[in-house]
Amino acid sequence: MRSIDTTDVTAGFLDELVGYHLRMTSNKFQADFAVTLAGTGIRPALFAILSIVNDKPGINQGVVGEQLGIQRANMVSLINELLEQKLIARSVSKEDRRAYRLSLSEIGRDTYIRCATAIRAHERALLANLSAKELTALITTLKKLHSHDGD
Amino acid sequence: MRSIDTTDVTAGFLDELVGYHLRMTSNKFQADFAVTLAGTGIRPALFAILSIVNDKPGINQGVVGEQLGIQRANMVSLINELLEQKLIARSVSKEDRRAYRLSLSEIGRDTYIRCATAIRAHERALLANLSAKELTALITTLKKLHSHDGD
DNA sequence: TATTGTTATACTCTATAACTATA
DNA sequence: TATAGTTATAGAGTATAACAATA
Repeated sequence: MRSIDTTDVTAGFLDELVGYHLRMTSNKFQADFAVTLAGTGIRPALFAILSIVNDKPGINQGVVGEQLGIQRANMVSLINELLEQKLIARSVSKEDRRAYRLSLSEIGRDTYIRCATAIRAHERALLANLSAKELTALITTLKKLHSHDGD
Repeated sequence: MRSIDTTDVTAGFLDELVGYHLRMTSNKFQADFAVTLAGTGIRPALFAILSIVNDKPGINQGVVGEQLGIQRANMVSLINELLEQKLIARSVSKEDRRAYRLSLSEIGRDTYIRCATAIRAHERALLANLSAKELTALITTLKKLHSHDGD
């Protein structure tokens, strides 16, 4: 007999587990994004990369990955997809010749705008039940929870 | 030239996208859960199944999947894992001989309690920065967002 | 006909280790 | 020696179609 407290792990444990609700909600949003982007050649992860590069042209590939929580090794094929679709361009950094600077092509910027507009519309639909207050509270709380290191 | 409104899709689009913050936060929690459960033979998805079955012994396999957003086809191997570890038992339903009724074994219940206790501790750490109000608001909002159909 | 569980299969995202070229 | 990007590979979750047994 271990000294395990069984009394509080009662029915409904999952229902109070934030991680469970996060997974359910995140999956719903990701699935909706995927449907929204279907036919564009863009997937959620690719869109996120386009968005970061749009905001900060010339950003290094590794930095993009850091900001998105995508490991360097997994960035490679994603970047290759965007290159093959000619949505981004890359050039060797002059300060550090190991690094790649990324920027959007014209097509890339067009594609990004189109996807962003569609995503925003879909997200508004998903959030239709929330008040403005609830929405800002949600974003604030989520940012607190995932912002870098556990602080 | 399409009639696309480029003016609002400005820098920082991702930072206002709920789906992005959900994914980042959910991934952080899932990764922490996976670490918490490392060595137990249990993964987040398996734990969720154990929790549902613990709460409603005799529940049908398909119903468990529905509640967790796991498709029937994907439930099969998960249930097989739990059966191989002798954490659950299943029997043919008398009302519907196509269906399986699931319940936890003794070992299954022990394992569930141990995992739940560990997860709760880890989740508390992840949530340490939130006030009680923020926490309840978060759960309420997430439930609204993922609860069945888009209502 | 419809549904429960199953098989087979593929895609997406994530994780780790070892390599190269530069620093 | 450390870092940026790469290669190779594996794990885990999710998605669809087609099938057998039962309803």
